[in-house]
Amino acid sequence: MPLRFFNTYSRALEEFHPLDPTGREVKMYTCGPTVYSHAHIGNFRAYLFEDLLQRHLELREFKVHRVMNITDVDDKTILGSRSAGVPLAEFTAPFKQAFFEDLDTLRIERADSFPEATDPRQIAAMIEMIKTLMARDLVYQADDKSVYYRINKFPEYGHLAHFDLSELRSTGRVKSDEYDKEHVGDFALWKAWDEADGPVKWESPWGPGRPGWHIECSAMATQLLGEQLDIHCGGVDNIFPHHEAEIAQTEGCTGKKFVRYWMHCAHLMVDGQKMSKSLGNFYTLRDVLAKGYSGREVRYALMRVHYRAPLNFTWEGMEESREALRRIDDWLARLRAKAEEDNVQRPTPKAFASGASNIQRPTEEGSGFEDALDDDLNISGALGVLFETIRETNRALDLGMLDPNAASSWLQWWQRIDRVLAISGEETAALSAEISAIAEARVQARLAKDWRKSDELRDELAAKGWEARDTKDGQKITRRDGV
RNA sequence: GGCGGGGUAGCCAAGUGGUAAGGUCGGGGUCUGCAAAACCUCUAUUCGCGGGUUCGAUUCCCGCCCCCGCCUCCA
Repeated sequence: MPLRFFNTYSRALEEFHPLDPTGREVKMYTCGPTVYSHAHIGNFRAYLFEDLLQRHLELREFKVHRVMNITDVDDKTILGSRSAGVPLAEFTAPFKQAFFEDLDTLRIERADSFPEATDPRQIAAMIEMIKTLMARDLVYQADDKSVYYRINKFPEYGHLAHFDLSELRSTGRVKSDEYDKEHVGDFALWKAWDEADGPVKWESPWGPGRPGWHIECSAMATQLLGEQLDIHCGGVDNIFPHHEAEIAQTEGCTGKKFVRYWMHCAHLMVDGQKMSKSLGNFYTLRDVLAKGYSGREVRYALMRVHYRAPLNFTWEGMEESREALRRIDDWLARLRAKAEEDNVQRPTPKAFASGASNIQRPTEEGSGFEDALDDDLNISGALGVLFETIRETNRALDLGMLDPNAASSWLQWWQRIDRVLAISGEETAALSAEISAIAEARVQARLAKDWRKSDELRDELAAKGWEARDTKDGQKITRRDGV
């Protein structure tokens, strides 16, 4: 099955083939966070979509080179550092650190590099690009000393968003600097220093100032990945103007097609509205963890809906995710137990009904999961395959028709698909002395058929986050919730 | 107004021109001291609404309604 993705540029599903002649190297750029506060889970939905994309490409044996930028200078970081009365770098440092911690919590693979906007090398690269664009008359310095892109000189501008420039309206959301610009749509590449910037400034051929947001990504992407990218991702709100501006800047410099596949994910919603800092309707990852949920539970909850569909965040959805993971955990525990049994060949108790033999080994089901992801990352379809597999193998286990070798095969299948999902729980949670003691006491109570005491101890374990189950092989103790 | 995304069971959500995956919740059952887990079973004659094409449409075409986003801070 061919790998195909929905390209925002063409608004169509396209087969994916990287530019690399060997067809294996993939250059991927993903817009990262602005570190003026903690990222919220809406931001992480985008990063999780990108993680799913990277992991699936890797499962399909592509070598992914990925860059994610860190925006550590802009209006909000400057404002924050001034309010806090500390230098800019000191203000942003803890948010950078928190961002990486959150990535780990969510099991998001690290990009190859996370360039920072204030890195002198990156600033130099941005200035070089602006100089090139200036020489080509694509940008100009306005009366306010800032440098703007002359969008009328770049006919492609607006193609990604399918916007007609003459239709652009000013929404009044940002400081109006229209008097300085030739066209209301012209965007800043270099922002001239002003009082509000305090000590934050860099020297440039156009005077002191700081880079605009868009030029950051153009410079970093070309610096670290080259002039042409295979994939560029972000949230749909980045399509215009950010990615449009990146195209204008980069192609204005190189004259080459900048990005071959544009991929954008839909928003995370809260109460039917986009989750955003400005609306105040957001949760940080830390907020959700504080409610007792684990990183993998959040990961699952944010990843289980197709990336191009809006996803409404609810606590009910978190509970559904927790239960779904519990089902997976219990299934894996059963498979592991079966796989550890001795591998002596036993006579099959009764013949499987016709067609049931294919449950003995992962075959069609195995490819079904990956085929679904090949189809524009159809995660719901892939999870459907997983849960059908779980039901069928559980049934076979119930009937005593899954031997240890088959259980091992299914565990191997799981390990492969979990390279993409990354939602495995702890294989064995260590039992504390306290829990072991209660569990042992319960075993004794059961031997004495003291059901009342047995039930009390079960409740006690539950209160401490452990579940006791009585199986034909004896009592099983399992860690529950937030693992 | 322009450009997009979405409307499928209580909730979440796949999907196909031939009659609706999966998860979760709830009901019934097997098992169990009781539970839990697992399995079986029930829960959309129906896929926003109205037309059209077709032997047949949720799936294609036309029109309409509703929700959300972007239109220069935004993942």
